[in-house]
Amino acid sequence: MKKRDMKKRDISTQKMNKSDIKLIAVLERTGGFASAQELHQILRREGDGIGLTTVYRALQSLVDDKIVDLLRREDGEAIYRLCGDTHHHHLVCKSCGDTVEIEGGAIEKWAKTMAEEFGFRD
Amino acid sequence: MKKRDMKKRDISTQKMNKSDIKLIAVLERTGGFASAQELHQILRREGDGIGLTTVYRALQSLVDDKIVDLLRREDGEAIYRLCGDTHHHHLVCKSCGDTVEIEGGAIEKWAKTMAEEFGFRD
DNA sequence: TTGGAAATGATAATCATTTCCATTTTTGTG
DNA sequence: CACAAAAATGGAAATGATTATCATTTCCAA
Repeated sequence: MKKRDMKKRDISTQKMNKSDIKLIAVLERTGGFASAQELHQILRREGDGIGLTTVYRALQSLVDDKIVDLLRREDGEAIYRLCGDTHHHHLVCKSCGDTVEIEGGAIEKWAKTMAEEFGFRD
Repeated sequence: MKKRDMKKRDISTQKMNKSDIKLIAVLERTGGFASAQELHQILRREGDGIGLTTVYRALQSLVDDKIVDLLRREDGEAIYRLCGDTHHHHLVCKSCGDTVEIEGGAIEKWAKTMAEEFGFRD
């Protein structure tokens, strides 16, 4: 199939440009979280001359499309991770910051129930 | 009693300097969260010539002493709030960031039970 | 009163992130 | 293929929060 016949709305390529793909590839390879700066360095180290601006743009776009999650480190720096990676839900006290992972047996089951009731989705 | 008779270990004044007190006062008055910049502006608006540096230093010190909580806004900016203010626990997915407040009736009760079981404290 | 420690605040430095903008690449079409 | 419009790119400058410096002032015990 020629490229020009591929419709823009093809879900697999929608809104995906080279940079997006590069970023996804790195995130897949490294697993876990990484900051924009780190991702940029990794790509550079591998010989890719991608610009920092483009990295930020691609990440923002991936976050908008719910392909990548955005969290914050303690110091406020943004870190990114592929959505869909296995992860757990946590109990977090927003004030004291204490965190407890919810998992295993009854608690896991309960978490799922509550999650649904409150509109959570994996 | 003369000032020089007051012992340093008086719990009420331990590690507390004027700036700390000012910040606590503002946080008490405003309630909720505020960024360092906002707190600085508020004090300035009230005629206090306190410097931004001092605001940051005082807040850091209060956080170290567990008198003030430090959270982050969506954009990563640090926000502060007095510890001990009534607050709620939340369910937060660390990946997607979705949050649900846990409160009311049975859920509140359950939260307390679980909280104890997992070592949470208010 | 006095010497040293702590506190203060203006200024400059850092560092992540965003904006600008000119250039290049891609894409669709005749 | 050629060409114009749209999209992507990346370097440089701007931004904004936070931190580091450092000279000066305040505090306090002896």
